[in-house]
Amino acid sequence: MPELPEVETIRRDLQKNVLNKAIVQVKVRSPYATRHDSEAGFVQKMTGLSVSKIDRIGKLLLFIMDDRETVVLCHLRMTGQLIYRTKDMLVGGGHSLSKTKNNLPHKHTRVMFTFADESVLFFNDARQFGYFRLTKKKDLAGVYAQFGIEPLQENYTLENFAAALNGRKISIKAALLNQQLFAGFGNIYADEICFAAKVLPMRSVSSLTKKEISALFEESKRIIALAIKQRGTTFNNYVDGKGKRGSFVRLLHVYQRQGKPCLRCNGIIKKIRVVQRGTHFCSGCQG
DNA sequence: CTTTCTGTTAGAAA
DNA sequence: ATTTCTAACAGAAA
Repeated sequence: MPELPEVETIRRDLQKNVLNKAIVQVKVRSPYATRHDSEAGFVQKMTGLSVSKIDRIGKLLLFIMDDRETVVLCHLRMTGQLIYRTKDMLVGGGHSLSKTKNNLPHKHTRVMFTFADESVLFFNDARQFGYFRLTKKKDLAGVYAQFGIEPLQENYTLENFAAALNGRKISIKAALLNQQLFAGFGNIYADEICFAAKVLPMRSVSSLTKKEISALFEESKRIIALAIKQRGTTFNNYVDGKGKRGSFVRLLHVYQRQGKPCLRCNGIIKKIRVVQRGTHFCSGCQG
């Protein structure tokens, strides 16, 4: 579900709310959520610490803890959510909304972190692909090294963008989705970037002209920045750190618009399968 | 009812 | 070495 703009929105929300608050209780309701570590080890390590900083690379969140060594990685995969609730927003907290369907925890709440002020960070995940994983500060360089360049960082230049594509025999869609080449694009933004750049997603990267590569680079920056401004795209599941939906869905041009008229040329948006993923495009104005 | 689809990606297979 | 396919899971849609 969440791609770079959604994960970045969550990061900013949480960074405003959870920093420097001692974790007084950790509840792992679905041990699969911490599958890389033992449940007891995870709970023991986290209890008593607080978050000093929240970082992000691609779609991966990194919670830098206030001790000498601990970092907690969190990947939301398809349906993961991180929602922060202050005490007064919790059931029984007396808040007027506490009886709505937004009540937490619920069936899909996998992990809960309770802070000293009785606020709680909930990790919800229907499909359970997402996870928390303990790692160490000294291993962070290795974590970052697994990811390619990403928009909004200073090394995201046309030169580096072109270099990442150079010599590959894959489609531009496959390249955009490859996190080792580019960090943070997922299925929605890959399709939207190709549309904006007027490039068909199934085109081999070796066939792209310099002009097309430049357009893909520029549109990727523009769209990711705009999507962050809109606080992400919500189709089904995604919500920000406060449980609110993102509004970029209103600005989508191709994703999930199959059968509808193209907003640029009035052709019909098509949907096919490219690298095993549903892929949307307009054959009228994408070449 | 069954089948297919879904915003991800690690790891196996080719 | 690279690229493609499958599996992990749950629920909504067809």
